[in-house]
Amino acid sequence: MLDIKLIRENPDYVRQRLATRGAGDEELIQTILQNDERRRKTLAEVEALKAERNRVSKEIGALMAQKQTADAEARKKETRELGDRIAKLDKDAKAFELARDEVMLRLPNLPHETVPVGRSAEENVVVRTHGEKPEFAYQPKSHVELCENLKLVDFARAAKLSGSGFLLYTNWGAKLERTMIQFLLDLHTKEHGYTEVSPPFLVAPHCLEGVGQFPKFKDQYYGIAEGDDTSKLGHLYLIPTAETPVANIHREEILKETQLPIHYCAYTPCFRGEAGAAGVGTRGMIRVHQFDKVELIKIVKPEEGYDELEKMVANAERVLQLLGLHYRVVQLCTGDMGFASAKTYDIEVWSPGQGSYLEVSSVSNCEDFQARRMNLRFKTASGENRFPHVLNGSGTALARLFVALVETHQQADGSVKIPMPLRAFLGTDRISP
RNA sequence: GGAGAGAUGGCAGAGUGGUUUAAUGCACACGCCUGGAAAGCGUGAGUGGCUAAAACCCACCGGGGGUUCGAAUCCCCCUCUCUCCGCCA
Repeated sequence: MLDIKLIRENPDYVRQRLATRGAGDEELIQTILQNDERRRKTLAEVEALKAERNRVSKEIGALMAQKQTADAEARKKETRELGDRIAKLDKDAKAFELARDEVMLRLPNLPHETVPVGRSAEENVVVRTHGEKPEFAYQPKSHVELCENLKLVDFARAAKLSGSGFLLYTNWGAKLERTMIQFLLDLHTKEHGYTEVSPPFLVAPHCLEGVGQFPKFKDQYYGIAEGDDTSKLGHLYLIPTAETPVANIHREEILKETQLPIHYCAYTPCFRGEAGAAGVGTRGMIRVHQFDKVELIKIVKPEEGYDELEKMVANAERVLQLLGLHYRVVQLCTGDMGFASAKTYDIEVWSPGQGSYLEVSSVSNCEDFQARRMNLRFKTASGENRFPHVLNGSGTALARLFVALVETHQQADGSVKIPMPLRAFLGTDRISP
């Protein structure tokens, strides 16, 4: 959520920055300003009336105490309709506030100045690449073929269980998946200083609202009903990312400055409806309804937000470096960034089987956009309450990492060589047919 | 799922309709006292809004609604916590 004061005092600036996203949200500013103005006017009025009422009520109390009942009754009569006017104005003010906030919640974050302006992914900027595309003396196999040959994933039976877009890892595939989770958690906790947490996989809707997934993108997530009791639909949702529960851990708190920075790291499965996304490029493991991910979350002082962002990208890159994978880091342009983000880097790993790069990580600084929605603050040494920057980044998404791993390290004999850091965890240096 | 109890300021804990628009204690900050400290004494201190800032003022006693001139206090609904029972990994 943007700062209402910023919108109030500098609406043209906000319009301009929003326009760079190409979302067409600029007109909403007018609605916000209108309702905000009405609310403030009503509030001033009703507060004066309340002051009056408080004063008179106190007088009545004093009269009653002195047993001057007749006088008290007279004063009561006088003030009777004051309450009605207050009730009405209170209601109005609340309605204006609701109308204002409803629109506020649908406004995306303002892009940071350093973000290139552009309309779509085509205008993203490659910041750096690491390593070279691996070369093969033969046509490299796709992960689907490799997984089937090596019996790492049973696509057909997964569909039998849950429909398309789900995975059944088997034998070495299951072990490899588990191994990578542990490798990632160990890396980020032992070497990068993150604190491991394991959150619920179901969350209340206010958590989705807190990070900006609600209300605008409500149709993309799985809501849960208990048994056949559909009346409880909407009380809990399957998390689309660990960001949802973990970023909300300290919602509605006022942290001590000394508690910052907070660095969390969590493994969770992620559940995504991906409505309308089915069809293109969906074969295999690249776009699925459930995948594993290790997520990084930071809560930091605003002045440290962008340093922390760069560090977080480096932490995610380290994963791919250790696994011997070729990748590039892309800075998203204004038009391609997520709703809550002010600045985002994607990390894309090379997939020899697809002949293209796959997004395995997205690292964003959401500045205070989410903190406002969550009412998450910290108290400075001078006693001031401020909103911290909240960052999130994948460290990394697993299904696609799995794809890149088996495709990159496939051998001519059909086996897959296991990168060094995983061998001790997995207990083998090679998976063979 | 059933029965009961509860939710008050950082913590503890008073407060069942009006000088309580939150006592008191602990912890906290500052000052006095002291050679220094402890104790003692005094002052202050929560969150949001309003304001250029402040004062004043308004709101906030789990959340929402109601009764009343006036609600932490009475009534209704909801959420959460605790205890016991049932079921259960």
